[in-house]
This record gives sequence, structure tokens and C-alpha cells, in this order.
Amino acid sequence: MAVSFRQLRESAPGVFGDGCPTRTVLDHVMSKWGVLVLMALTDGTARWGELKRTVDGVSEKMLASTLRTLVDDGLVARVSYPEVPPRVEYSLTARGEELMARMMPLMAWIGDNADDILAR
Amino acid sequence: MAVSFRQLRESAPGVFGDGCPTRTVLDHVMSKWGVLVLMALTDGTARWGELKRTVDGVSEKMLASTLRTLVDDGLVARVSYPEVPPRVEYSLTARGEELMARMMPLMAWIGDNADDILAR
DNA sequence: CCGTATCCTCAAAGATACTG
DNA sequence: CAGTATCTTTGAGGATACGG
Repeated sequence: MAVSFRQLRESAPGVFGDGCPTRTVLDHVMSKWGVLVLMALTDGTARWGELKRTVDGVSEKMLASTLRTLVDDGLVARVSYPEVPPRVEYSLTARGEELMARMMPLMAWIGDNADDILAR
Repeated sequence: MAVSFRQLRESAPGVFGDGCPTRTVLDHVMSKWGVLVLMALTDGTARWGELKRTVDGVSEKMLASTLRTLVDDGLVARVSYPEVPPRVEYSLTARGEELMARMMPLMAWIGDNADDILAR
């Protein structure tokens, strides 16, 4: 394997310790709705209503709080147009694209193997 | 980007829909303690006590249930030696290694960027 | 159309004690 | 050493109604 947990920890002591920044970011991007929203945005810019439809099962409350967290983290950009009716567009930032470039291979593998994994 | 959410969904319709197998596996491997246990095992075989020390902050209850889930999913192997005192060793299966080969680059990136992300 | 505000529930997770 | 059993807590998340 290219990199181990030990190597990660030794490259930056304290990383992945209880309550450290890495754990916080981990909770944001690996959260149930966080991953799904980020994945939906790999399709490109999307409006609120699109996201609500694409991210199957998400409540308005969770979509709102998930998006706010990801915007605060600088992973998602929010652009609101002063029109009537309102239009708001979400997209990945450059940083978000970097993250998803690393996450999508993992998601593809999970998609390919999920059935096998649960067939036990 | 190499692969998008749309491509994933079109390659296997229903994947990532609410309640589908992919969501379940996602919840297992992306869970707070799931990732950390899996990461700890990228260092190689580890005993229960080692895992409890390495995975900072995990309770015995959560370590037990997390390990049981991962063993059931065929991602982690459990070998118990009939000795006194008992010795039990956990390690990644071939399938677990495949998963972590795709997850560690993501973890490395998060480790590198966590401070920046939260400094806003 | 795009959210926010409020209330409420229940299951995940912690604490503690105990055992093969 | 490697867990299990039991009880309690808490906050993530759902439902609903309303506002800009």
C-alpha cells in the first residue's frame, strides 16, 4: 500500500488524535449527507432543488446544514442571483475538486463491491 | 475529474439511492470509528488492546461493534488463539486492502489540508 | 424558489460494571 | 486480555410550519 496510518501519523504528530482538526474535517466530509452532496456536485453546478432531488432522502434541514458546513470549509461555492424567484447555485471549489478527485475512486469501488460485501 | 456521480449512477442505476446496499456499506466504512479502525489496520495486524490505544477516544463498546461490522463485511479478519490469556488478532482482508488502497490517498489529503480548511 | 425556525423522537454512542 | 451486559444520555436528524 502506498501510505499507511503510521506514516500519516508520523508525518504530522497529533493528526487523527481525538478532537484534532483532522477529525473535525473527517466528520464533515465523511458524514452521511456530506459525501452525497459532494458527489452530487461532481456532476457540476447544481441548484438547491436539484440537490434535494439528487441526494435521495435528504431533508431540507440536513441539506441546509450540510451545505453550510461545506461552504464554511471552502469546499463548496454558493452563488445567489438577486432574481425573483430566487436562484442559488452550488458548485465545488478548486479545493473541493481536489478532495473529490481522491474520493471518487473510493466511491466507485464501493459502488462496485457493495452487493458482494452485504451478501454474507 | 476521472469519474462523476452521474457516471456512477448511470453505470448502475439505483446505486446510491436511499436504502440501497451502497448506502449501507458507505455508512459502515465512512463511519466515524470505521475509518479510524480501518486506518489503524493499514499498519498491519493488531490486537484488540493495540487498536483501543491507536484509535484515540474509542470506547470498548464502539470498538467491539465497529469490528463486528467490518468482520461481517469481509473487510477485516479476526483470528483468535486459544491461549491463556486470550490473544485475538485483527487484520485487513484482501478486500479490505483494496478498499484502503483507495481510501488512504483521501486520508492523506485530509491530513494535509485540515488546518487550512478550518482556518476560516 | 430557497431556505429558516421550531419542536420532537429515537437510535447511536458514552459510562460503568462485570465475565470467560 | 478481550470482550459482554446494562443503563443512561445526547444530539443528529425528521416533520412541520413559516418567512424573504
